[in-house]
Amino acid sequence: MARAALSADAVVDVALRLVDEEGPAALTLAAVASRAGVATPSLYKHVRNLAELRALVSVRVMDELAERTGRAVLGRSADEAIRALMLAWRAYVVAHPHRYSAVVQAAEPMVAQAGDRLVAIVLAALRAYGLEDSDAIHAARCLRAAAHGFAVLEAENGFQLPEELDESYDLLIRMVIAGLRT
Amino acid sequence: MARAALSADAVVDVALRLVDEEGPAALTLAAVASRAGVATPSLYKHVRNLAELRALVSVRVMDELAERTGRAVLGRSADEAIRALMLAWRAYVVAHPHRYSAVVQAAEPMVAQAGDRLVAIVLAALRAYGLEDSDAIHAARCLRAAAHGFAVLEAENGFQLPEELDESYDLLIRMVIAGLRT
DNA sequence: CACCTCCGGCTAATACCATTAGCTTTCGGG
DNA sequence: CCCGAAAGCTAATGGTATTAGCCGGAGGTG
Repeated sequence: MARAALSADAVVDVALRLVDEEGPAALTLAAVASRAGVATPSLYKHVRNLAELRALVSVRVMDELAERTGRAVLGRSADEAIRALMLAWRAYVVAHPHRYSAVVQAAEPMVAQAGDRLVAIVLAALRAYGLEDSDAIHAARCLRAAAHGFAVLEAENGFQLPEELDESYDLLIRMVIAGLRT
Repeated sequence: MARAALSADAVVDVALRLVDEEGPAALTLAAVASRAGVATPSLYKHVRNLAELRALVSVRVMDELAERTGRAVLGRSADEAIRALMLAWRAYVVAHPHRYSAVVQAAEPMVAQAGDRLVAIVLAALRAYGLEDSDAIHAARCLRAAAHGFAVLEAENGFQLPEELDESYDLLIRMVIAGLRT
């Protein structure tokens, strides 16, 4: 091998820093190459094209999110686990709003698989409720939809009114928990 | 006035048809101009730039959604109103998935105002629960987050497993309603 | 030690897109 | 009948992704 300076992972690292600092719209091959100290076409040695880079970034973000929410659930069960999972979810979004906005639900199988890993965490957190197969999946979808919807709206400044977002999210958590007792 | 062939509204019409047929990524000034039978720079006589066109499209979509959900709520109250609102929300998304994906939560004030109009519908649907000012806003945010999160995931094929989405959404509705009794 | 291969960088070229400047046409009102 | 403004046009600029093809060095092989 020659000059192992860059790699697909390293390119994604650069892309993530770029997104964090300048927003998802700034994610361009030219900008990434510039930051990596390399000419634009060189990136094609590590990444198929811009669409794939976006997908790789999305996978990285979803895996980070899965890792944190998974860690938050450890050692807790039922309501406490759900609350911890949702709090960890939002904490990640608040810490990296641009990163979260950069996620694209592409048709790429790699992104779908990352989504599955995230759903697996949610399903694990729901285990204590003793839901049957299909019911567990429906519940996991609802939890994901609630957390994701709030996250998207907060990350993109969709909430206008000045009321405390912490309180709104606390209500959402209580709503989800109440709904799970059905 | 001369040659009133095109107008900002007409441009948005063309853009919406384009998005419906080819997806949000195809929304480009060149493509819109081509469909409108006009040269690309001519669009600037009706729209400030691509960002504004995206914002105008978003406003149109959010207003359509507000109109339909608002109509669904008419004559119903409490749980029935909530259920009707959420069903209308998803019905719109299923009917026009690309359109929904094209919505951008931009910083533009016009988009924020359209969001406010949508929130107003939600607040009206919640009136029967007799929530006090701030509580109503928190509840409206949660309902919006739940409906929007599910909509985004469904519109962008975020749900992989084969379970019936209708059932999942029905559970989400029941969760929201159960949560509102708190 | 010399050689050969392959990998990861490069430059050049192409095509598409947004945007601006400035010209032309066409209508509608005085 | 004329004139001004609105709405179209062409031309030009700059940024972007992407492809093709060249080049040099690192590492293994004789």
